Amino acid sequence: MKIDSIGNWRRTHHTVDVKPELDGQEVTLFGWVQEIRDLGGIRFIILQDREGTVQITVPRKKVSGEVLSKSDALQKRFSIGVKGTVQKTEITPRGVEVIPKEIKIFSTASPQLPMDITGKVPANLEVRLDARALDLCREENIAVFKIQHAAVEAIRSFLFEKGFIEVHTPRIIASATEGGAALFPVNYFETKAFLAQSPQLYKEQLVMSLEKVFEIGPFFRAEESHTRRHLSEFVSIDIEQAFATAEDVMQLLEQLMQHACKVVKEKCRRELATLKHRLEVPEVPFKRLTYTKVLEDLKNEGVEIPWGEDIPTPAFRTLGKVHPYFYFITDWPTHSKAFYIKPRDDNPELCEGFDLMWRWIELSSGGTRIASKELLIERLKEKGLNPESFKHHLQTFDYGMPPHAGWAIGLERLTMMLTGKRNIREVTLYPRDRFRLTP
RNA sequence: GCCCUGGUAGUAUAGUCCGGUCUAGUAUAAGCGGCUGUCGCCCGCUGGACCCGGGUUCAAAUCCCGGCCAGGGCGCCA
Repeated sequence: MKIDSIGNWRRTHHTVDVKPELDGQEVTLFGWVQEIRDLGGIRFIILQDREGTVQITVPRKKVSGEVLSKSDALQKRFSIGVKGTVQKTEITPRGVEVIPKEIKIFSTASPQLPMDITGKVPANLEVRLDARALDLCREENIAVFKIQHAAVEAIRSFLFEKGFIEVHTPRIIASATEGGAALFPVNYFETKAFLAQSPQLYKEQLVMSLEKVFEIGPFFRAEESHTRRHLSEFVSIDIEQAFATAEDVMQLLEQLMQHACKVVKEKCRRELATLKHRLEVPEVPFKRLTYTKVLEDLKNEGVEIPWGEDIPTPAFRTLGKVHPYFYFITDWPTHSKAFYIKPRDDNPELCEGFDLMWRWIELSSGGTRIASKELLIERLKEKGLNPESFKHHLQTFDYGMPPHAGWAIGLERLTMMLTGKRNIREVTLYPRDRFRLTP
């Protein structure tokens, strides 16, 4: 097979921009062969690019021998270029097709692909993830990641607008003593280091200089989790704000969620249609349920949980049926939250931490942080952690730590909500979990 | 880590309960041939599979045991 070079060809249009109004005009299209329907005297080639598809029609007797022999050689997933004339027609659903004058074949593909990319025979997630690069060529997956992109863009611009500065904190950290989630160890020259599980302590330190910061980046959790909402490597959207309380950042969060849903709904109509997903733009303010109220709601549903205990997953599923969209859970027992969450002044048994739930899934959690060094040391000890291990963090409290609050959103979980996907690995390009490290 | 369910051509499935015409069916994909308006094109032909190991039995895709892998659930998740 002779492989063509791109030469001086440059794309003039994406497939979706080939419209009946261009009738008679010459276009240069780049993309991949999605499907070929050969009727003998006429051949239809569906050309796909990231924006969609268009039909290339090859009438055997009306094209050059060169075009005919090129189109004879085509197979699914060949990367090609087509220079041709747009033809308005009533026969195709899109009302338009392209008659090729010249075809370039840039690369071939194996004839037997590991899965059906046209959607006639669906493949299992395992098969799809094993051939993820090919799986990602499917329109449905392109839609998922375009939606994620639109959401991230909306979130960034929203936070910029609100005066947040984008920062980048270390992924490689020295200490494994934060407690809670397990860390992945890495070799760091002659010593041992760990992959960061969160930017928490760094973003708190940054509020004493940059005041309002956010970070979007990957973090790592070495948990044994085997569920459809956990990953070993996930993307966190973190903010931290000086001179603010939990209520302030909850308001920011609910506005942000509303904004992101609105932008995705407007900008990604086609993608949502591809996914057959109806996205509702939520009203603000979101419901605010206290932990105690949640226990009451659960009791009404026949699920009894003693005050102070963690809420198990099946109870969250029940709760998600009672409150089927966004809601906050506030006023958690202090002992159930991280050491840096501020206990309430009027009742230290409760804290100013909150979770943002979507149905039964925790989308985000945050709270007012402790700004007093003494209290923080006390809370570390109560959690069974050694303040000595936190000395670098604790010393920053000697330099004027302001009152502050913040939260973190799991990007993949947000994407699940936006796309209607039920498994987090569907909305992750190359998921890493307890049992998968490749591709 | 625990529990449940499953593992059959490239892909998706039927068959497994109740062992025997299963020489393992179907769809789709692939290969070959035919077809000038397809859009899940159509028609004909061809090749292609019982996760691995052990056991029971005259006989195992089917029953039993072990392993590996997957899906779901639980737990873990500052």
